[in-house]
Amino acid sequence: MEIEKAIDALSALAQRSRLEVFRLLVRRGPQGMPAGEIAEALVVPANTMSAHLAILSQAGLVRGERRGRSVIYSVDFGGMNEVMTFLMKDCCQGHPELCGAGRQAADCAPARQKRRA
Amino acid sequence: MEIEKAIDALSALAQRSRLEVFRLLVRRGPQGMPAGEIAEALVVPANTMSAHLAILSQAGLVRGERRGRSVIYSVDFGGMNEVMTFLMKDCCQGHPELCGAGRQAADCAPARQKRRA
DNA sequence: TCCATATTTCCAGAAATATTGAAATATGGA
DNA sequence: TCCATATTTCAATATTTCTGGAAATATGGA
Repeated sequence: MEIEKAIDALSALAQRSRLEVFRLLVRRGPQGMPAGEIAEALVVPANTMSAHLAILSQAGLVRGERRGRSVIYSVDFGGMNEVMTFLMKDCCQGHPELCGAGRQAADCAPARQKRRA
Repeated sequence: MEIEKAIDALSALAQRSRLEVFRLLVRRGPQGMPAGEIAEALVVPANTMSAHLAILSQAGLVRGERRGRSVIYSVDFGGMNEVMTFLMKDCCQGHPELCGAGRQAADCAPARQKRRA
């Protein structure tokens, strides 16, 4: 992954409405959610939400698929994964044990969180 | 972690110089690097870099410790971890197997990356 | 104390981003 | 075709962020 792509993804997430959308879709999982419902759920005008969804989509973090009159958005877990990998790549000069890496982060856990830092 | 804190962290990383600093410090590991060397390495004026380091620091992603005349900056891996956890929390309505989660992302691997998405 | 080095703070102009009303486009059904 | 619904695009304004010169602060040594 090139740095420009990573910046796009991080910028996309660095805004309240978009971060909320992303997390909402993470919780939703593969089934996704239509644009209109998303806008309604987060109390944001449809056109504003459309702009936000376009940014997340362009960044490779979500995908939209038209189904009838609606467009169903869902998280692109692969894209998200690439970003996380990019951030932590080659840590500690090749000695990841120095920062306690291994299988930290991205637990994607049901409700309760493990190992609160 | 509250959403405001996550936005701070993501905003901090969503800028070229800061993302480069962060990755540089990730590679460095716990030994860190003085502010001046960082500025020099990335070819950015010292005062501009200072502003960037302050933002990363405020976001809980790096820490600065004064040593003599220098201030040594290093990554706060705990802070980074909190952000990643926040992003993927409660995915797929409690069925993380639906998105292939488990121990993905944040590999922090030496040079080669696993499972290129 | 005085000086050199290292870093940060202050400030202001330039650039990028967010927001939304209005208009345009896409789809399905009568 | 005409209409209602769903979403996106356009355009303009408001807000935030980035950047670096100049000045201030901090530290160590003579």
